[in-house]
Amino acid sequence: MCPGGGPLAQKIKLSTIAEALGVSTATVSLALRDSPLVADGTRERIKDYAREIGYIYNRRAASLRTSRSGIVGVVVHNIMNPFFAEILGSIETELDRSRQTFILSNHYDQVEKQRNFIDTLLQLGADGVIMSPAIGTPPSDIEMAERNGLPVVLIARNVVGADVPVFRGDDTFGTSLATQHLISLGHTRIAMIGGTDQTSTGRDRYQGYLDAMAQAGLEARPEWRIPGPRTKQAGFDATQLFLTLPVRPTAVVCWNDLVAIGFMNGLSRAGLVPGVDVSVTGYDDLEEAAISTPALTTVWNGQREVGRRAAKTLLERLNGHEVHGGQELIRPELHVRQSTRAPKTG
Amino acid sequence: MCPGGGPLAQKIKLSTIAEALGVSTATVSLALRDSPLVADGTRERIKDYAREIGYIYNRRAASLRTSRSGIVGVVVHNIMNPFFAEILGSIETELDRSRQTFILSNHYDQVEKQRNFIDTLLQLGADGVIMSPAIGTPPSDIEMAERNGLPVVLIARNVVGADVPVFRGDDTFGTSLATQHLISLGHTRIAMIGGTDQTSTGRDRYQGYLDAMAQAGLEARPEWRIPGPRTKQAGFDATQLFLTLPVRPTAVVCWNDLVAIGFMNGLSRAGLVPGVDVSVTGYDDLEEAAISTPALTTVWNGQREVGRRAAKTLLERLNGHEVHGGQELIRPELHVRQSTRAPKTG
DNA sequence: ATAAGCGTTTAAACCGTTTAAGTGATTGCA
DNA sequence: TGCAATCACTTAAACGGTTTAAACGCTTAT
Repeated sequence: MCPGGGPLAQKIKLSTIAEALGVSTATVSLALRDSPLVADGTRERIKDYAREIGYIYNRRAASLRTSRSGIVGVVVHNIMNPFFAEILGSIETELDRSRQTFILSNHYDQVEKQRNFIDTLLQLGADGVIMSPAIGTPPSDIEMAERNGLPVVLIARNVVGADVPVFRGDDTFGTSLATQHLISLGHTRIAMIGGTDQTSTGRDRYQGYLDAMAQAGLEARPEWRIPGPRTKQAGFDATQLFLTLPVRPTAVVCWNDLVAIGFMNGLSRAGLVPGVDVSVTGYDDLEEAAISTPALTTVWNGQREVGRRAAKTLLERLNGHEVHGGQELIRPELHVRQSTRAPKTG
Repeated sequence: MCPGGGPLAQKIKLSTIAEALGVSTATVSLALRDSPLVADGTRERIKDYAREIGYIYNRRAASLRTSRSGIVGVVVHNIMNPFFAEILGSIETELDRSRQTFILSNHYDQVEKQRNFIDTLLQLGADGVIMSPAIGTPPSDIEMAERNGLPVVLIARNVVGADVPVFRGDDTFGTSLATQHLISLGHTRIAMIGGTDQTSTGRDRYQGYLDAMAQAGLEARPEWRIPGPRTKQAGFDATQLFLTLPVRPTAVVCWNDLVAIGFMNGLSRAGLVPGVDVSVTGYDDLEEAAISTPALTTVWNGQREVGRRAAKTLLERLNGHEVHGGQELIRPELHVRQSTRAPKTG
């Protein structure tokens, strides 16, 4: 095998075509981009020949002059999280439509890694970035990107003090929906599992739970709040702590579907029947929620909508449209399934 | 808010630094890259000043000259599949180490979409591509990339006739391991669920199952092969068909962990107990396998190893090393958990 | 006869970096 | 002293496109 992609006989460029056809490179450049400045016959001739010899457009060279690279960066906490995977799917669809390529990176909630990625984007001359900011992102990081000509749109989390568009679900409302649902079934002792108070999302979701409890005149004991990562493993692990609570809740509001599914697995492992012995709600309504056992009652978070809107807004900015900063909240909906029932009497 | 990233006062480039410090751009360029050709004092002065005014290296301009873009493409079937997500994780780690950025794309098994992506990579002057080829990829697509100076390394699937390195698990061996395990527990009626015969992986996994059955002198009835997509939903759906089989198998070899988990959910929904009424094996050993209920017996596929080796090999090619084509098989291992037991007697 | 207009094409500047070749000045060595 | 070697830097030509003012050949209006 040849090493490092041994190049072909001769790199084909605009001048290759120009010389072969006896025109200037300017004409070829204009023709390939369908400029009305070149005659129809000439354009045809040029395009046909370019296709025939397999000409490949060199975007680096072009972007050096035009300062539009056709690249958009996307940074999220972790793509392995299906929540982000679904957002990514809709971002991809939207960007494809405008022939933008996207570069992906995980920051694993490390501000430093996120900073490196933004730096890479600046070096590559990316046209913009969609990011779910890492915990602790200072507004200055975002201002720095903007100041260097890299428009930013945030998803999922807000950064206080950064004047850019933000798209996220209405988390407070969402968890209050789930909590109210459990209360209406007759539960009075309700726990909240997973998540942290270090993000706006974390605080908002906890607040929604507290609001609903308070509104119903129920006590929300501090020990019923079991914080933790947002993974199946974490939900699974939380079962241990949950089962040792002195006054055991009959229902649990989980941070997201992953935690909920992990937690239900943990309950099963301990010999309890999720949905019967303990009611459980999730958050996000991943595809998986509908086929878990029992099928998970959860809050639909509009993640595809978040991705779509974020991408659309970024594209508008790229096309020079004025866009206003500030949060846009997507209204969540409760999807009731089998994991929530009235508490066992006695 | 300002539109499309209104640029700052004046773009900072090498010449900005050069003029301010009274040296040539060449000196600045060399100094920033730690060339021994510039005096220590000068280098310090240049680097300090560059940092001070916030100079951003323009990779497009540099790569135009050097024809190394620092970009590597990665195409997979679908990143939402945790199997690929894990491979991606290890690829990311390896590429980061060499300061390469990667661009990601899903091809959803559409050859056309894959072709578009390769075209984009060529236009961007990517240094190479790691791909899990879409079903039906002709070898000419890969040759075309190579001919245009884009080295290719394949993962997960082979393309017959393409002389490039391939890293994948030994699928035939892997499914035969799972099947033999079930046989050794005493099962004689064993089904295989999920996957298709249109990929090399599909044929290999089925073959491993057939081999093990034949070797044990057991019959593998055609109706015990239930092909389908490789998702939880598909595994869940397959339960229907499985339960209507005239002679019902007591054990099932599933295409992958997702199918297995979906299938187990389907069994539970039908009132059967997975691992007791029907033994189930998965494939891939995703993180999730260990915490599912029951914990899933599965075949570890070395996906992190596949990603690591593929990235390493590509990097070697980029550094001009000769690399030989052909498949490299990672040897799978059986991880026995609770989803497999001896068949119920009677 | 001159000017203006029109559709098409082109020469040349430009984008920001890298690098081969070149320039003085200093030092080393016989 | 002469010659080469070394040092520290500069010059200028790439790299492969895009852009814009100018040129071109021709028709039509004044």
